[in-house]
Amino acid sequence: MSNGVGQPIRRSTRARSIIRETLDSTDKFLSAQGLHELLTERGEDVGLATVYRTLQLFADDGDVDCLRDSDGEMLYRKCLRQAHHHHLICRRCGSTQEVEAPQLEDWAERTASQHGFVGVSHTFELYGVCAACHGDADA
Amino acid sequence: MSNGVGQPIRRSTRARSIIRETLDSTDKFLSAQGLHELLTERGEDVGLATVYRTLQLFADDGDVDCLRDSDGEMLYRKCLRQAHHHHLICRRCGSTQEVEAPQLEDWAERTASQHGFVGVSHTFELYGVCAACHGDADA
DNA sequence: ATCCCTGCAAAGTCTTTGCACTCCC
DNA sequence: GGGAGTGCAAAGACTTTGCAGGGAT
Repeated sequence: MSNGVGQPIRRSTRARSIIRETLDSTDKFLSAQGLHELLTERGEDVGLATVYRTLQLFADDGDVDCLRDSDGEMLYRKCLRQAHHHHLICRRCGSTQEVEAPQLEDWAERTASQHGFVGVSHTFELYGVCAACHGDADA
Repeated sequence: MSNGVGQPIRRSTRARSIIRETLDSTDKFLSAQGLHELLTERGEDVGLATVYRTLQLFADDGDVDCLRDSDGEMLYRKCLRQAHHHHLICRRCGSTQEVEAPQLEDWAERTASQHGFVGVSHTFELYGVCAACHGDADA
């Protein structure tokens, strides 16, 4: 049977629990490779393929935000708010803040319309150095 | 000797001319692979590695804009204006428009500051379906 | 008992790099 | 002629996929 919402049933497994807990324990974006490394260091035995599959699964379920870093690597992070939002990411330590930008959304929609575009979507991420990082050793 | 601006000397070669001309002939973003395919179809014999190297070179010189598509592939396009700008890209045909968003830049800077971030930069691209595409066959 | 989930390893992309040859300056 | 530029193939990095065994329901 289904859960009635079209979302397939997910089994509760050790690997998924560990990955979820690890994501919940940080506010940083992690790559599949990075997360797998982290788990390995902690002695948790989870296959790399499983990490990839699980992260994709979580992303599909809307449980994690994902984006690509400048190297093209996919990064994942626990999702705090379901509503549409963007991120302010520290280049130094990787910590993040979720930010909303209603004006941005409006502007995007309006600009696209003016150019005759429909079905508009956008990507937007902010990068900088957080207070803790530039306060400590500055740059 | 150098050109006095720190930018290394670039030789004018067949491969570079062909790649530059091809980029100039379209307003779409092309991947290195895609561009190489295109050249091959046209009977132009340019190595894939050269395409990669040349595109990077052009990007370094600020002659082309580059961004990553959702698959993580790097895309390149001739750069019309040197000033900071963003793109409105058609998901259907790939054609693009350059757009400026002064308010966006302001908002980004302000928001980052409020959170104590410095050295702010951002990524922003708009995606949609252009008039020509949704006018023709719609969706 | 079923069949989803996992781990391993192989395979697939995109991209970079090493090396010898070529061609611009 | 010298050295940047090129082509080819090998290598690298990230990610996906096939398959058989294991575990959740």
